[in-house]
Amino acid sequence: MKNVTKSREQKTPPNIPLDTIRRMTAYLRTLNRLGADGIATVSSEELARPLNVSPAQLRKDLSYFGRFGTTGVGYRVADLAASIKSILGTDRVWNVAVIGVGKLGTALLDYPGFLDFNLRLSAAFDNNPARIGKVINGVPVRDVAQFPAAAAAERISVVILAVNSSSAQAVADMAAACGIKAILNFAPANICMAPHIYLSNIDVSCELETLVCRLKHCGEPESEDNAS
Amino acid sequence: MKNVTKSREQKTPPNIPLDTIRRMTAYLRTLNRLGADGIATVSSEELARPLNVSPAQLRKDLSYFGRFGTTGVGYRVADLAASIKSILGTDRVWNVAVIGVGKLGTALLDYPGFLDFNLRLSAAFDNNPARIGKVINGVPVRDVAQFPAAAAAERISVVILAVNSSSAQAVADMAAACGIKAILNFAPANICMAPHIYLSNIDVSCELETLVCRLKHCGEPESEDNAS
DNA sequence: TACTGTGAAGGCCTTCACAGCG
DNA sequence: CGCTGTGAAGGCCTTCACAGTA
Repeated sequence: MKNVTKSREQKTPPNIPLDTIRRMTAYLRTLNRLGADGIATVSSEELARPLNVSPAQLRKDLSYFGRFGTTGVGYRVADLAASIKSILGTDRVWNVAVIGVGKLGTALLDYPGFLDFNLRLSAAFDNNPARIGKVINGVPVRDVAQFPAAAAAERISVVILAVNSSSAQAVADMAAACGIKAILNFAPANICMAPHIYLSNIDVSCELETLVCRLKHCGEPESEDNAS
Repeated sequence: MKNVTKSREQKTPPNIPLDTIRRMTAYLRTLNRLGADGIATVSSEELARPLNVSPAQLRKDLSYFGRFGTTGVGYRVADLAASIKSILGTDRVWNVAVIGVGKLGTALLDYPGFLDFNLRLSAAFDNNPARIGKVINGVPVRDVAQFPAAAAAERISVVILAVNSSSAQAVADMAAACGIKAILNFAPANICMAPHIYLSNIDVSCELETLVCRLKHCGEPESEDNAS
């Protein structure tokens, strides 16, 4: 599976590669689908191969967290799904705030799929008076000045930055000052944070440029190396 | 800098790491800003450090493509920016089609920033009659059945998939059958493509889950109270 | 003098291969 | 017998350190 984020900068505590965590989310989704289809057991081959992951990689990934399989049999779908949920932390609900309610922020708030992963977009903020007071998918848009109070009172754990590039750093600093330790940034800006703040960037332009670069260099003649 | 995509599966032709290309886009943005500020020359230290990249890494990245600096001086901002643009391929315009014009697709079409990178969202498609015929930011939404004809006639190089998970694979296959070789997928689905098709995934849920997992494992101690 | 370009070293992740167990 | 779990091997990227140059 290919995902959209970079990788090799930060690591989780006990030497767990960030890529391993990303793959865990993919395993969990596949397990949920298998479970819904009534399948009770899978082998590492069956679980990993459709994700373009080698069976050895899957087993190694799981081994960072413990032992979950039955020798000679494989993994019980329901049990492994529950274990991964617990590992990821999505066995309980986490509150996420969206700061910046333009087109993108609105689209995120309207998306109903996050709750499947126990991620609740529970608060929204903006500094534009024309937006403050609107209610999007049941979530009222408040003045960003109210964020500090809300962050603590409403147990907000993660902030999604959907503001424009020029204010991204300032808003991120404000969130960090409020005790927020995880930020997902959509602005095409290079945000600098203290090391203990977890920051992920989703940069659509960067992704498109990367695709274009590969198109330009590989064109189509010979392309053999790849991961399928 | 941290970016939102995975990494280690595909490579560009002459053994160039995908992460190198992602960093190139970051260097280019910084150079553009420096140029706008009237700065004519930078050292690898000055260019890389604000991006959380080591100077050696920057020089190694550039060395994959040639020699761009002046020993003892550094890099001329304008020249290096032009070189990177050429390397990325964004020294000319590329046409990008958006398939799926819900909230997300609309937000992307409305975003004015892509053109700064010579990426032109020039076409939009959907299969929902209620959406077909609308015009978003000057781009008319057409029936997705018209995509094959449009792809060739309008030189579309990249497709952005903003459809729902259940139809993502089918739409991607359709695009590939039309000769599209680069796809940026926003659906939280595991799309399988032939090896010569470049695929990037932007999966917001996966990013949030990864952040939450890091919070859970690193988060200060482990209680949910972080009012400090 | 100051900084680039680069071979070599080092580190980290992935892959391999097999021991071990149901 | 089949498949997991894992130490060891391998490969790739990053970091180091210095030769070389304006």
